[in-house]
Amino acid sequence: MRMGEGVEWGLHCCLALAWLDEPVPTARLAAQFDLPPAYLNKRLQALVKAEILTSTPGVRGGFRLARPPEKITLMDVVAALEGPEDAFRCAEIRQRGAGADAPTSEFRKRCGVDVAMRKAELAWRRELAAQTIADLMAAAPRRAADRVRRWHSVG
Amino acid sequence: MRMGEGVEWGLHCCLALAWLDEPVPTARLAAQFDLPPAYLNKRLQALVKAEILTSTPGVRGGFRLARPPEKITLMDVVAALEGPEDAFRCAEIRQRGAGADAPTSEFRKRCGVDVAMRKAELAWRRELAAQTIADLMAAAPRRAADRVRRWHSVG
DNA sequence: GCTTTCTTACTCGGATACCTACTGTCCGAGTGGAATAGG
DNA sequence: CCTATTCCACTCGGACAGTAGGTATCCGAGTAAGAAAGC
Repeated sequence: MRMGEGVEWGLHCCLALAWLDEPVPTARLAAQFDLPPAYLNKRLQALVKAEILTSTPGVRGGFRLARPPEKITLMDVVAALEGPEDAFRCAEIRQRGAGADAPTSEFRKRCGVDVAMRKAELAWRRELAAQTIADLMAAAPRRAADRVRRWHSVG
Repeated sequence: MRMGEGVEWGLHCCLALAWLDEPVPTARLAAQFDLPPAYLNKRLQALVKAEILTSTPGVRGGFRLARPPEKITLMDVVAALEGPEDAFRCAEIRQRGAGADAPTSEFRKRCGVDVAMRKAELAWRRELAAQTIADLMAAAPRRAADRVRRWHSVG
């Protein structure tokens, strides 16, 4: 199992955008982290579609947070970039093969494997939903924020 | 993000093997769940390498649990099949690009994004480690266990 | 009848293709700003 | 000097390839059971 890199990119970009109030174009964000600009743009579009960012075209356009940082959870970002579906997908293999001709009453309850996996994944989602971009801002060293602000104002 | 199907297969196979005491060959397990036999075998090999199953070759060979079911956690099975690495891998993009020429003291602490993600993933792992194959056995309807035993003894 | 040997069928195990999905790139549509010409 | 207009550089947005990882398959090595032959 592997999470796409876009998640790390998206979170760092949200963090940077939280510090900067004016719109930031893709090219500058890509330069900040040394990332492929076009692909970063593609990932940011997913955040726009999820209404986490707003995009403004034009000469001084770019991306901006659509909400205050304390109202953007890590879960929102991850769900927007990795899709809303669970990592573990129960294919109900218990009903196939030997279980095909079992009475339907035996499958009234959800598959135990599915329940267990979903429980664990729910804990994961709960932890993600408990933290916001604002929390990341608070945890980051203040110098990092100043550095980012300075770099973007100069560049 | 998507978890491989092998995890579901592995868990169901472990559950079946917990009910049956004698070695079960791949072909029979594959027939039970209607799965591609060769590929299932490949996945079960990963469980053998992780010392969750033991494999015995020969004419009445097959796979068997290497430990009692209460000592096999779901975490063990997932780690064996999906690899020990975390789903989220911090590439330290904060140190690239604009952050390349920052003082190293600024990166003394771990990346906040990485910490947050790891915290969530740790909760996930904790939940997986808290449940064992024995728990799945207890949660499953008794009729299912009987059905599996009967099917394997006949087939 | 018992022991030893041999055959044989059955099992795992790793090496080999295929295919989906993530990664990466390109070019066009649209927009806002700035320069410019007119009043 | 102020205003309306035109032009243009800059931005996003979606459509088009490349590649890595997961999926699926096949064939060979090894083993234990069982049959057969010898004692």
